[in-house]
Amino acid sequence: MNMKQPSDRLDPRAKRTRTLLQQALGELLTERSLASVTIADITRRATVNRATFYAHFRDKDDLLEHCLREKCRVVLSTALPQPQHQTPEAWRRLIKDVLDFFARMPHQCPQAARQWNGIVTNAMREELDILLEEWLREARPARAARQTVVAAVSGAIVTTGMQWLRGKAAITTEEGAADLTAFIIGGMH
Amino acid sequence: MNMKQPSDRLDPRAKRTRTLLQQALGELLTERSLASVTIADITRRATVNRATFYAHFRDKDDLLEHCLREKCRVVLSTALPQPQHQTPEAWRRLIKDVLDFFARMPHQCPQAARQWNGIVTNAMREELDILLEEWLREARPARAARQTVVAAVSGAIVTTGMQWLRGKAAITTEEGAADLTAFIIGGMH
DNA sequence: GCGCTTTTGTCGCTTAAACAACGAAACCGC
DNA sequence: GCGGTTTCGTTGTTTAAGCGACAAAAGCGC
Repeated sequence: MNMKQPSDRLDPRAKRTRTLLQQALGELLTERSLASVTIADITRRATVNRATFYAHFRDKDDLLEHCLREKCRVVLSTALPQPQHQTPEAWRRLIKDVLDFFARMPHQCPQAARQWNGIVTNAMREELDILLEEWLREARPARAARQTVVAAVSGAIVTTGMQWLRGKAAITTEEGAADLTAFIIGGMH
Repeated sequence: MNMKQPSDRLDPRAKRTRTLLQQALGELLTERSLASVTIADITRRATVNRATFYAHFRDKDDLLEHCLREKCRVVLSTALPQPQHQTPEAWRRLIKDVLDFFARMPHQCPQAARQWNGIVTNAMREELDILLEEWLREARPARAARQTVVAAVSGAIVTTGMQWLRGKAAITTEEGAADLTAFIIGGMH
């Protein structure tokens, strides 16, 4: 656990090891439950020594969190390849991609446990916070006010998205994104 | 270049880098010619340091040879999962798989150069030699006589197979395998 | 030919990963 | 509860891979 610094400019070996471990956990979760997966299972699949695991992650949950946030980050950076102006269309696109991510999640992790939804939405919310904080910087220069908006928006999105996570959504992600975008921009008047 | 020993019981890191380098070259050969691929290209694709390359392979050709022989070994061990008795059917199966390998090769390496066919068939012939030497051990206890047979058979197979490598075969690999099996077992009477 | 660039091998030095071994915790059936 | 087994987390030592730098060779326009 050196926990050095930004995962950028990191020794290629270390980067590869982290990737291998994340991929291994991802694969295993498509096959069986998180609880039934041991550290040894993960390292075996990743062709990495078990001791090496602890040089990068505190425990299984730590790895899981990094896994999820990584996936979220990919989705978000795909939705908004570069920082851009906040048009309704940009919002809709962002939200749609997040909802789709939630909708796809159950297939990737069929054996998800009870706490699962909270873990996933939390990962997404934290990544959304980072993105929105950056995104709203010039639109809302005042930090205090911005933080409130950021929290409200990210909360609205992930909470809405949880319906698809649970598989209990009555509408399509397309429709959900449209509705939610309207709300975020116009409020509920 | 430690060139230690059997690629078995080798440090997992070393095994992984060798695999990565082989995969990288394999990928690159589907895209462009061998000559146009630099060591740096290979190591970049494999996420391995360039200096590390030389710890495992003498040069590009050395890596290529290992690549090909590895592929051949896989094919042969699939054709004959375990050492077994030499029935006509076993021969046919073995030959068929070798011919298919040659037939598939052009698609995997579209940019193959002139010397290419020789390199490929040679790799296959050397691996066939090893396999047959083992396979015929009890059938032909005399080493000198066995070596002649081994050389003749492996030569017959790869030379026949070269037709498919060149894409100039007039018959199917199925038919070729049947014909060649008959010849090897019965001679041309 | 002659510079200029790219690629090739090689060499110390540094560091991440492998490995074996260990005690402690957790998980069982009984 | 109590042995036996599995998994966890850590440690010290060894080794493969990263890195920068280097001279030599190869490729190439002129």
